Amino acid sequence: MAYQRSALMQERLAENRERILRSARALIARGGFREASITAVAADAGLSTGAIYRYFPSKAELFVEVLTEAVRRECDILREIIGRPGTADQRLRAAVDSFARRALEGPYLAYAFIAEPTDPEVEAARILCRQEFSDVFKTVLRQGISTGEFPRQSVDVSAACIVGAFTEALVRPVAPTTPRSKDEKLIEAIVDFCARAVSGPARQA
Amino acid sequence: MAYQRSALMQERLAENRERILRSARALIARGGFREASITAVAADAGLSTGAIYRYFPSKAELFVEVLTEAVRRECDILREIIGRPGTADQRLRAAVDSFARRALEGPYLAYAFIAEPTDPEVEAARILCRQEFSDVFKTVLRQGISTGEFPRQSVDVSAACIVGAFTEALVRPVAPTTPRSKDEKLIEAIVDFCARAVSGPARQA
Amino acid sequence: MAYQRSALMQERLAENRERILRSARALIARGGFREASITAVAADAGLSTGAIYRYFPSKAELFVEVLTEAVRRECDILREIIGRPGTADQRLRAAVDSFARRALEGPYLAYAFIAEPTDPEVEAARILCRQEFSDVFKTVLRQGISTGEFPRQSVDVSAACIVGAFTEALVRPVAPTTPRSKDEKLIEAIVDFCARAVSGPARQA
Amino acid sequence: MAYQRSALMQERLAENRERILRSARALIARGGFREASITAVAADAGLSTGAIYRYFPSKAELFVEVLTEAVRRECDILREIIGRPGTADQRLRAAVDSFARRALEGPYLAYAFIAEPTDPEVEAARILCRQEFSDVFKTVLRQGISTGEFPRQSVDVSAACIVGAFTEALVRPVAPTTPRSKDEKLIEAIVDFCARAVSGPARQA
DNA sequence: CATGAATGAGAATTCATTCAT
DNA sequence: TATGAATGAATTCTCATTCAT
Repeated sequence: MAYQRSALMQERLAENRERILRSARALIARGGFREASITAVAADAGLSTGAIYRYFPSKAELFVEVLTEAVRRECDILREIIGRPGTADQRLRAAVDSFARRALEGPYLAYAFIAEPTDPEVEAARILCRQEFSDVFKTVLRQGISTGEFPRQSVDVSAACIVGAFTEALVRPVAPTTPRSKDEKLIEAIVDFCARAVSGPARQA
Repeated sequence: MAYQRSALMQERLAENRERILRSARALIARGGFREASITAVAADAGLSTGAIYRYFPSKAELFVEVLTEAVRRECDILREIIGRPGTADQRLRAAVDSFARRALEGPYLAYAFIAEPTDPEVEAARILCRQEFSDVFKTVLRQGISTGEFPRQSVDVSAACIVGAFTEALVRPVAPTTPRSKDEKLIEAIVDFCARAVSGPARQA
Repeated sequence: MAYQRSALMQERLAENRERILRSARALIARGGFREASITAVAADAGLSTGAIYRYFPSKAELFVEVLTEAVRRECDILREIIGRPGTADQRLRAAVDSFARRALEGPYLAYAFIAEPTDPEVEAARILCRQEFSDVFKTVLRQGISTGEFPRQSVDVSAACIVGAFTEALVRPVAPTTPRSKDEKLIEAIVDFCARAVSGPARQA
Repeated sequence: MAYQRSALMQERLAENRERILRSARALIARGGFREASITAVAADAGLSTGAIYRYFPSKAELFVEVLTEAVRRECDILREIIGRPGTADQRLRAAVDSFARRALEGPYLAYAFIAEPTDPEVEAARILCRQEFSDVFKTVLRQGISTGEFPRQSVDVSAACIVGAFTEALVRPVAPTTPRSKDEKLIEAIVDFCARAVSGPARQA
């Protein structure tokens, strides 16, 4: 019986933890880190502020987890796409397309990605996240270069540029009123940009 | 004598104003908008907090000026470069090169560009700044496309991607410890990336 | 047990709220709105400044409540007195007497009534309070006039004058050192003044 | 020549002093003591803030002078009226009428009279001013009582009540939109109120 | 003498975090 | 374990007063 209670409890705890993360994510998405006060997160999650501190040692660590979790999911998907068969170009396009598509549906993962956090600790995490993103693209870039499909280039820089390019392109111009029909054009344009950027002719000598 | 006093005073005032702007810029650069409290700016500028309000009506307006001033300077230079003779590719490369070079010297214009301000008023200004940057690149893109030098592409998206690409590439990996020698390679890689992105082959049908 | 805790807590909360109101009232009474800073109110109530904001959304709203609560109490009593049987003159006298008596015991309700608040929001509330006071007296004035007990007169003006007359008479001369024995004479004089003012002979033609 | 300069100077000084007082009075009248900051007074007077302190040792003393000067003028007029020949009733009526009329034209002397100053020093002066007003009315009251025209009453209290009555009646209901035509009725009602109050039948035994 | 830039104490308000219940 | 009231440091902004020019 003690076991049963423990099991139920553990489930509840996990549930609460998940709810807090979801609420934090939603609030950050809606209004940036600025709107995601502990009070707001607690209210949204249906818990007390004190309870938050039972699951997370500080606001900063909560936000770090929100960020890393979101990025981990994203990167898992991207890695899977990049691991498929096909040319490097095809796979890069598919990855950018997939990311852009999801970003447009919940446009603010990208936002949380760009938004400056209030806390240096979170800021550090954000940089790591961007690097993780970068790494995913580096993989396919290296493959493309080694097969001769892509010209020689700095994979570090190209990967960073790809991440920057599509976050920039996605976050700002996508006003809430942008009609759905234009999304396809936008995605296509971003995908093309990135594809050209890595597979275009090498530098003219 | 009254004239001299007035002249000296005016100089002092202009100097103070400039010092405040410089301090704000430096603090924003170092630690984002978060670190640039009025108290910190005042201390850094060697003035009292009250003095700040003699020069700027509010914190928000100070930051807006920091932002717009920095961007105006940058855009002026870029516009000049893009107005020079030469192929669109040459001019785009020159522009990106010039921006990247200055960004590496005072690496944090780009940061202020990315950092999320605490204040919606400043946020609005930042978006306008990004658009102004975008607009500069749109000009050369349109020219390149109309002469057939660049393939057909969405100038809006390409311009946004270019801005995103080099801010991303510049801001993060450039740790303070990065050796100077690597800078040239970095700049070259970014320039190449952007050049390929706009002049690479059109989408394969 | 949860119930008990909740009940105790609720009691505490109500107690704190009351303490804040009491402190604000006392400070306003002693030194006007000027002395009633949030810091002072908090200190007097034995709470932190932040705690005040858990009970009242702003300084203005706290002061508005102080004012309206005090006036409501006063008006309730006055209305009750005016609703009793008797001549209009008797009831007016009783009302003025009752108000004056309480004002002398806690002499500063009247003061809060005169003091100019720093905040337009509070100022608005004060005007409403004065009107509510006025309205109470208008009732008995109208009754007296309709029964022929009082001469024809502007009830609006007479009511305002009554309020002004006794606040003025009460607030100022009542230095903290005024001996108790003189209070009775003072009250009687004020009551007489007001009674004569409304029931004296009509204007001589 | 030194004399001439000195004379011119002295004139200028007196002129400036007067201008400062006028500006302060106007600002207090318009928006209460709250709006009458030193900066505002200086701007309105066409002088620097520093200059204010050459004429008045502090904001408080400036305001005290504004108050006492205004009250002195008013009291001079009232005393003149009360010194005229006629019954006490006639002279009291004339005095109240005269004051009310001027108050309605520049409605805010009365306001400055009620408004709570930010400064205890000014507050003290205001109390004295009210007493001076009171004293004027006491004169005529004593005369009326000694001739048997007015019933026995506390002249202290009656005088205070008169001052309170008409300031209250004048300040508040006089919204800026009140039509001029109603002013006559208002003045008449106030005059009647005060006249009845002092000349009505003595307390019923 | 006049100027007005500078000061700096103090005001209201916010919010992450703690801790008694 | 959960609650949410309380804390208190930090932030932006104001304004009477001073003093170098």
